[in-house]
Amino acid sequence: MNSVAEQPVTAADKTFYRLRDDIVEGVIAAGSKLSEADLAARYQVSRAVIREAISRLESCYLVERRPNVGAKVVHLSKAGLSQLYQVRQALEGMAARLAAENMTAIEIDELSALLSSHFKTVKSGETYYQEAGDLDFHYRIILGSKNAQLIRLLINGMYHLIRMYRVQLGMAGPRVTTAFDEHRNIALAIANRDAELAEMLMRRHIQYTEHNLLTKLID
Amino acid sequence: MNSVAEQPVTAADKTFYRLRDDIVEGVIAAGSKLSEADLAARYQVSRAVIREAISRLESCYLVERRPNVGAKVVHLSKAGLSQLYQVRQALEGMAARLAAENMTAIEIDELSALLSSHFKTVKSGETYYQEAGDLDFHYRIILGSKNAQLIRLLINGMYHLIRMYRVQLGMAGPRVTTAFDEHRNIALAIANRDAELAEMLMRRHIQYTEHNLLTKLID
DNA sequence: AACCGTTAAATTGTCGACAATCAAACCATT
DNA sequence: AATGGTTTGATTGTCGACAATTTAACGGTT
Repeated sequence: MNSVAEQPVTAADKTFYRLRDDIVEGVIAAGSKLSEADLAARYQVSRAVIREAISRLESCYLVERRPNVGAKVVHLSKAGLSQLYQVRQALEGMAARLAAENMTAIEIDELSALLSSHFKTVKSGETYYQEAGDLDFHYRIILGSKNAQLIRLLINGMYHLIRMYRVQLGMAGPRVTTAFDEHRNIALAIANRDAELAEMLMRRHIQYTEHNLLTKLID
Repeated sequence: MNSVAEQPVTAADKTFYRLRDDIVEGVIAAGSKLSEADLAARYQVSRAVIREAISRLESCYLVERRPNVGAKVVHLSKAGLSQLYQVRQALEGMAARLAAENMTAIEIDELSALLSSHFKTVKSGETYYQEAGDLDFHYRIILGSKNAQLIRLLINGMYHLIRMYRVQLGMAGPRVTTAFDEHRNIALAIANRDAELAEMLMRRHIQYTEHNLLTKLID
């Protein structure tokens, strides 16, 4: 069902995914140190695969590493969130514009079908599917841009950190239903091949999300 | 002299830098396979540090890796260049805008001083310093944006691939002197704190560069 | 008591060997 | 001759041990 099915093949893969999820969901606290020995014991693998996993976590900005010292989970801050979302706004705005130009008619149909199915879950109030649904929506537009560089930057690079902020700061309140309307309008602009409007709406949508999250950060 | 002095501390660092330069400069051909055993022999280090280096090359998009198969140097193509420059235009355009807003007066002075020193070398016709100088100019503006996320994305992430295209396709001809004028106008806009103009000029500057490079790719 | 050099413990970096996996060569069958 | 399965060689993945480095504790000096 998910747009980006990633299937682990090697032990380092599996460990990377598990570690990543644990960091995103706060099982491993933000800012905490990652001891290679501890992790090797906890995940029942050798230090070599832990090192490989950490290396990949670093390349998606979830941990920071210093030579001969070790790796730390990133620290969540207001400044970090602002800068992250500033870049996200530019990149996903561009993705929406390109999606309006490059998505196939079939992909556009599937996008609106996705929104219809979301509409039901929104009314029923299932927060879990809301989270996953929002992700799926954004992923499809990013993939619809057909720009491999952009896709990698966002999906392999920035999105896990974005998710980390969202999951750990929570994303509830009246925001949810209004976000759904914003999604619908973006999808409509794409269906009309209105690239300029799609970009503008996407940028605003992300800006709203940012403001919503900023209120929950003291720092 | 260079804005981004990176000093290798560990053996994996050194190997990473050497490998990276060899790939960017075409000593290791684009599209060729990277054998861990061969590289370990050539650079006189163990396979572990080669693996670490390759892992880091992957995160700056210079090599592509497939589990249980191995790593290949990226293939240079017209489509790849277009997509890369499409993203570059958006990100560096944003960097120029933010630089106009956030650079200190001192940094702006240093930027124009840099241009003056470039002016001499341009007249003397030293191509090597032109290359390095262009890099330095762009780096200062990126750093001037003061957005850590943006800086990492560009300098640690995309710029080595950008350099690879430029170095391997060559960047000579009448382009050089006109590029200098474009740099000067961008610096002027920043000095005037004209963010909108700075972004626009930077985007155009990059677009010109792209067109210049595209003519040299058959693919 | 504060400061500085030394030492010791813990952590990361590096290595060589072994296990698992893949790609190509090979052979048999149709 | 083309196809499919098997085997073999080579390459990558994983492991545990050792070396190098950092950090913290310790002791001596001012």
